[in-house]
Amino acid sequence: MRAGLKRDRVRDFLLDFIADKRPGEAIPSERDLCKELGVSRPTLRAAIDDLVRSGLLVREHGRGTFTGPHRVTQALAATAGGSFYAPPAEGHWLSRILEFGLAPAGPQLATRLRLAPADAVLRVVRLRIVDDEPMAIERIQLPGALVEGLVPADMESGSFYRLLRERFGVDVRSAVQTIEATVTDETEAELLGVPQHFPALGVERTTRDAEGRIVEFVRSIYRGDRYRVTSELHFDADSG
Amino acid sequence: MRAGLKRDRVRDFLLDFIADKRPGEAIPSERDLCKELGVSRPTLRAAIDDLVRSGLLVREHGRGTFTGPHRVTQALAATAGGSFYAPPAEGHWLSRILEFGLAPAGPQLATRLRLAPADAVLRVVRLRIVDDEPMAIERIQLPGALVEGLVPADMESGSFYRLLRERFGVDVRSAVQTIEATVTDETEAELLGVPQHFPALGVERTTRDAEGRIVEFVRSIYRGDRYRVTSELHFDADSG
DNA sequence: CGCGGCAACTGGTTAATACCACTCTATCCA
DNA sequence: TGGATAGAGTGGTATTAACCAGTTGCCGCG
Repeated sequence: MRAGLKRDRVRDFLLDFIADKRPGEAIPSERDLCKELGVSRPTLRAAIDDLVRSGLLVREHGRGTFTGPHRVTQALAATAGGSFYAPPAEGHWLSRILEFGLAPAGPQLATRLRLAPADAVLRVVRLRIVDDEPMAIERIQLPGALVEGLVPADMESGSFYRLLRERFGVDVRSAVQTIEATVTDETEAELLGVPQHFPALGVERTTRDAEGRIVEFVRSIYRGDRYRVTSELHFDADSG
Repeated sequence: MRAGLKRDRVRDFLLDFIADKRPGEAIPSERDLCKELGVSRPTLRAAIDDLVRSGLLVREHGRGTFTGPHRVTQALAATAGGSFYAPPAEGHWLSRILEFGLAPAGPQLATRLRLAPADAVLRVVRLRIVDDEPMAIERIQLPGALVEGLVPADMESGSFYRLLRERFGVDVRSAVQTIEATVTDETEAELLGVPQHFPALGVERTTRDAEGRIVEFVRSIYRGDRYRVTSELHFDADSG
């Protein structure tokens, strides 16, 4: 059965609506949208709240709701090896595929990916290598239906997101990423070529496409001595 | 004056409530809390939603709502002009000032802060404490001219940025932040109450005001078991 | 002609209520 | 004794209905 949540239906409608607009344009008033979409205002507002939280819309009390400032490209970049800025999964990285296979999602992963527990999930584990030195272990899990025909060699070089876009028509749009400190366990240490209990960054990322569908769930571990994350933060200008 | 929003009142109540709990403990059911606090369920749920988004609570359909894994998650807004997510536990942080004093910048720091080497720099080292447990060591360095009259007590609680804005007219606007994996040294371990060589996050931040002047340079170390960073990334909607 | 104030918008908050979906448990029947 | 089942409890979604609080612009009065 389709999820069929009204909130999602409304959010999708708004996403389409926004797509045609330039930054700063107004969307119809909440009450008008309610009538047009046949939903209640709380429901509509819940949908708008989501888009406001992700920065696609901006509310202004007493004036209206507007499409957000032009989206930030690459709001977060990582420095590899210490000196240069590169998007995490772009450029001259190489990968050694350690695991590649389909399996049922199971209850936990099904929840994360918003799938049914029986749906197929592609699980890829790869060792990411820069300048002949292992840098990270990446465990990717994504809906099997999304990438039918994907083979291991596809994931050995190049940008995975570009591949998703150009070959599978998946429009990667946003991600929520969590970074934490950890240390390597025995297996990880061996693969990364560092001592056991070596400092490392654990990164979890959930990625969504333009329709809000979850595209991938990734859990990675990066060598602490060769990877760091730089982000640029912007604060609101409100009067406070 | 207090905002007086019921939602905020409820959120504060829940924060206090959570403070006493160990990770994974259940909170009363939504319906019970409604009765106890005298608010409607939508209002209560709005408050809980906030805490769930910040990771302090976890909902489980059909079972209940539980305190999250015991960690403080700081969400970073990655959208320009978008909403700024304050650290969730804002009001509950305390600080023990370890060092507080003016000194000439010196050559290196002068470069970082864009000052002359002879200019005064205020250096503050503080131990940040959440729920009576040490969480981080923060070494703040900022131009002395910016905060004349600042005393140690000012930095023991509350939001430093709000203080900068309201008392010193400094309009904090953007920051560049770098996160890396590290481990505690002897001193840090003792202050944080963890073993030596314990996993930790090293964070460096350079903060600017609306005019682009550098407001502060901060180097912090956070306990890896109690802190993580969440950011929301947005990619361009452009075709191509 | 200029200015003040009153509508008529806008989003912001809260309420009361209904029903759905999931989890657990206690009970009942085979 | 064991497994199926019904019920009670939980969070999840959606509705209707008010009222509050900023913003804007029109219109009438000075």
